[in-house]
Amino acid sequence: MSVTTKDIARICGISRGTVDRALNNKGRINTDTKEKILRVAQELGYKPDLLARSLSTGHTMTIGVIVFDIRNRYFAQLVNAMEMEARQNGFFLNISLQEKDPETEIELIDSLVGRRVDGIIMCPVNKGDKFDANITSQPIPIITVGNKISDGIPYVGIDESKAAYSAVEHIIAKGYQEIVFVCPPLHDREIENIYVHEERYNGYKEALKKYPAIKSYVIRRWDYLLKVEELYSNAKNRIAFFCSGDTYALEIIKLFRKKGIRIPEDAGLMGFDNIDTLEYVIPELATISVPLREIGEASVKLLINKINGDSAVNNLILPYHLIDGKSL
Amino acid sequence: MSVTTKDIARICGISRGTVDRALNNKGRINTDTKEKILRVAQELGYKPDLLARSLSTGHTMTIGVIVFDIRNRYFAQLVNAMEMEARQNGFFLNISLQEKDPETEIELIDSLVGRRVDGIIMCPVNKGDKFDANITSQPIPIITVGNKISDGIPYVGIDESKAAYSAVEHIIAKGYQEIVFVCPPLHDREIENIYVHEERYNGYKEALKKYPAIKSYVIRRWDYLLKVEELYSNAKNRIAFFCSGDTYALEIIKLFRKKGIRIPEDAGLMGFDNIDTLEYVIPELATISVPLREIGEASVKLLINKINGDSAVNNLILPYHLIDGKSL
DNA sequence: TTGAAAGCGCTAACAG
DNA sequence: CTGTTAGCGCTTTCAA
Repeated sequence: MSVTTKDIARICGISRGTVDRALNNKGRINTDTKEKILRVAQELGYKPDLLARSLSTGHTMTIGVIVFDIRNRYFAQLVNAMEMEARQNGFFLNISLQEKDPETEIELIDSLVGRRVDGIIMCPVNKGDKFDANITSQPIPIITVGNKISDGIPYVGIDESKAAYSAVEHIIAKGYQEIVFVCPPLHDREIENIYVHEERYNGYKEALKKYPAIKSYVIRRWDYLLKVEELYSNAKNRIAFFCSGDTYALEIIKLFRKKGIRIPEDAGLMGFDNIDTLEYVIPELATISVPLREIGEASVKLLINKINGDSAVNNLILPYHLIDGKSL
Repeated sequence: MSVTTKDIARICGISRGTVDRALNNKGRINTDTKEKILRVAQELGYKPDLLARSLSTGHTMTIGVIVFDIRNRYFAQLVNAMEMEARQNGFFLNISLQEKDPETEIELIDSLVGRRVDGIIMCPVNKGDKFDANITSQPIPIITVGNKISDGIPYVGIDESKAAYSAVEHIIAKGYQEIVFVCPPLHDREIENIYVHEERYNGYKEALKKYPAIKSYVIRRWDYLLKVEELYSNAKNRIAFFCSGDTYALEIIKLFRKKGIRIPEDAGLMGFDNIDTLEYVIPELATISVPLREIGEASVKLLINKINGDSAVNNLILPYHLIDGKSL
């Protein structure tokens, strides 16, 4: 097929070992032979077989990534940042999507490990002790992003709960007397890892404890729009909907637009994530800005450190910030 | 490190060859020994080293993908579809981003080939004979999507020029007397592969030939918003802006919103691509729907066929359709 | 400074 | 039905 070090060795009338030394500037080597080897390699259009090299050296310079899907803005931004950071460090990305299917996720991990990626960054959909043990027993470092598995497994993200807490305070400061927490993923809490959303929910609950006068309701269904409409109709006071993800808020904007409900005059709205779609949407959505680029970069850096065996750091909590917008 | 077929062989007191046959149901093998081998493999938690297998078999079951970036909705949707289709066929995706940098692109191709991917799908930023030769000389099949390199290299897409042609007719049918073609990429036509945009431009020009009474202007600058505003102010008749990508249209929507220019009352607007962001944007944008999912799937299928050596097909032109929207 | 040989883990061809 | 052997292309000792 293509040209190998063996060919070069044969043509130059020397051994493969020497060719290798020339090609990778290693060890002492005669300048003339080195030049000759490089010239021949050049002429023949030699390209190293990275697969064979990996088999021999034991590392592939590849990072495996497993996320839900990348049509999702959240992951598209995250993975884009990861790819750039990885490439700058000489690593490749092996991206695979589990589409929230637990079994696919397990298969993908095995598959990536089988391909000898040097480490994995994932947003897990599985959870629980058995899965925890699976991850821990893998021969390569694995770190999580978005959803957390357990304290033992490295995680990069923001303080979701605190962010949600501050969001609620912000809403209340705007004078709303009823707050609805829109969090469809809670519906799947038994079967899926929905760490982020649970944390956001915790922050929400925590904040409301401080304000017993505020009326509160939590939506945990995927047909949340029906409930949103109903709650809006029955509201006796100023009501705000706090969504545990911008995408839900976007759907509510569409709904309200259709129904002629004005934001924020008739109802307040707040999202979470600050996905880039918001840039083009009216009204400007109040939201929590999750630093996706920074999370992507930091997770790659952390993983590379772990791969090199020189990082004791486990959790990286980055700063978020609240965006006021015009929807409250 | 981890357990290999050699370990299994040793423990079962048989040869590696037999272990291999058991593990991959190949050739005739005694049922008892097979069971024993499988049991031991199971107990030891044997996972095949796919790298070694690839080195031996000569294929990696991996498809390399090179696109601009995946924050871009166009590519996010495209790549997402590719990943799903590939996985269903037992292939992995190796995604890398060139960020429109020609040199990075060349490096990425070499790198993917070096990693022995079985084939590549790319949206090229390079063009010209030299690049064409580079691609053709690679030892694996490469197909293009989005931008085309030459007729010799397989391409999957829509008839961009015809689509633009019909868009212009549609705009004219709505009674507009001035049309502005907003196509910033034309600015880079000398240095970059902007095939799609050139084709759209060709369709635009072709259509206008039929309507000599229509006043036309083409914007080829990245600070297009300035020019858009100027042309709008100077317009004597009903004017429409036809963008060669939805993202430009989205920016114009933002601009007009700020300036209080109403769409479509004061100016018409049409996009191209039908990216999913549009779903949440007001007004509903008239656009051309490019079947990204289908293109992604078809390109993967075509590539796999090429990898298996059984496809003579080169170009695949899929149907687009025009979306009327409320912006004209 | 260079050569020879062994090894990474798996597959495949050929004997037995 | 099973064992042996060679080989994929590169790296890495250890001698020379």
